[in-house]
Amino acid sequence: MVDVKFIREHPDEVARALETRGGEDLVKKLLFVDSSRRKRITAVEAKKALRNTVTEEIAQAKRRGGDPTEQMARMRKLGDEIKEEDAKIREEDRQIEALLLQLPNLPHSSVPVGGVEANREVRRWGTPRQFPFDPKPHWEVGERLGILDFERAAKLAKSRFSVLWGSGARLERALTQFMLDLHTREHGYREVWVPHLVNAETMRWTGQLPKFEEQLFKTLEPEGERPLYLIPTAEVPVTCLHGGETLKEQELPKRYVAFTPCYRREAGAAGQDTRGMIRQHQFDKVELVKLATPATSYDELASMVANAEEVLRRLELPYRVVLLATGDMGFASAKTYDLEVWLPGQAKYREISSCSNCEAFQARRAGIRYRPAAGGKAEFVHTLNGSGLAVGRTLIAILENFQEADGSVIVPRVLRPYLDNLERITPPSS
RNA sequence: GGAGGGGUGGCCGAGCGGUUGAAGGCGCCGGUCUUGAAAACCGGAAUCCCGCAAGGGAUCGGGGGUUCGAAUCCCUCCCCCUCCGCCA
Repeated sequence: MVDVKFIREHPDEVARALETRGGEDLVKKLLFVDSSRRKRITAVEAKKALRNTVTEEIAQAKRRGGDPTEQMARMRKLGDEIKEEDAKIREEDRQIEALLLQLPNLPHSSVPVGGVEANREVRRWGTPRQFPFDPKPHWEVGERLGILDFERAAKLAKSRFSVLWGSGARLERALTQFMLDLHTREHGYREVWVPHLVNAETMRWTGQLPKFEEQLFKTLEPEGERPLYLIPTAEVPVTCLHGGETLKEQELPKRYVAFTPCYRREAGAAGQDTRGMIRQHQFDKVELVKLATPATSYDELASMVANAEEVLRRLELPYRVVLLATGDMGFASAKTYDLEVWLPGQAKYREISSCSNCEAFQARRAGIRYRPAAGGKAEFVHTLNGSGLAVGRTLIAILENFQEADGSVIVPRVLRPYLDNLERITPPSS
């Protein structure tokens, strides 16, 4: 959520910042309601001040045995007026809140302005391998190995789900373990295990609600019970762990890593990536989350990107880092770097991680503050999140990058200790 | 699921419907004393909102209501605890 006060004081700047993100028209409405609300507050508070004085007079008169009937009659009318005005203010509060919830975060000044075409490649690592044969897409590699099964997944659920058999399932688990170990042992993150179902308020805190409800799986609760939502990413519960808390500056930055499945409806993605495991309703992800002070949050973003990159480097998967343009960023983000892994089967770089600094956008919604070490009033923290990495897509990348002509797949060295030193996954002999 | 109990400041904990923004204790900050510290004593300290300011308003789990006036009464929602039942 963007600070209303900031919008009030810099309306043009805000409108300009949101040109490529949508929501410029909201700013005008917001300013209108905001100014009306403030006038109303000033007026009603004068009435409340009067009420407080007279009420005190009534109390004293009663104590002295006087007759405050006249004052009480006056106050009855005033009380009604106050109630009416308060109701209007509440309504305006609701309108402002609703408008603010619709408004995406303001991009950082270093972010290129424009749509996808304005994204900027920052660097590349690794060289895509030259294949002496036609590299197959992962679904062919996986099905031939008997480890990927989309048909049975569709039978159990529907399309965009998958079943992993044998070494495939183990590979998924090994990757998860490897990533968690790397981030906890070498990168200083604390592992945390969290609920996979959260309430609407938590979803609002990180910005999933109210705008993106159609992307979420929602439970059907009996009459009178509040529904829960399946998390689309661990970012949601992990970022909100400290919702409503005021932390000490000394405790910052907090660095958390969590493994969870992620559930997404992928509404509006019809026709995209329909084959294979690229875009699923359910996938595993190791997520990095940081809470930092504004002074350090961009350094923390840089190190988070580096931490995610390290996973790809150790797996020897070629990738590139892309700085997303204003129009391509997520709703809550002020600045985002995507990591894109090379997929030989598609001859393309595809997103495998997205690391964002949301600055105070989520912290303001969730009420996550810190008390500066020097004293003074509590400020909102900056929240960051990034995939470290999407496990399913990493598995895909391995299948495609390390496939051999005979249909087997070489297991990356760093994963072998997690797989009883398995060096190669081979197709069933028959 | 059934039956009870409870949510007050950083923490514990009082609180007849009217000087209660809120006793008391602990903790915290400053001072006196001390070589230094502890103890003792004195003092200080909440947050948000409106306003250029003076100042004002709001806040005792959330939201409504009753009343001239609500931490105190009523309704409702949320959360926590205890016992019983069920259960991986």
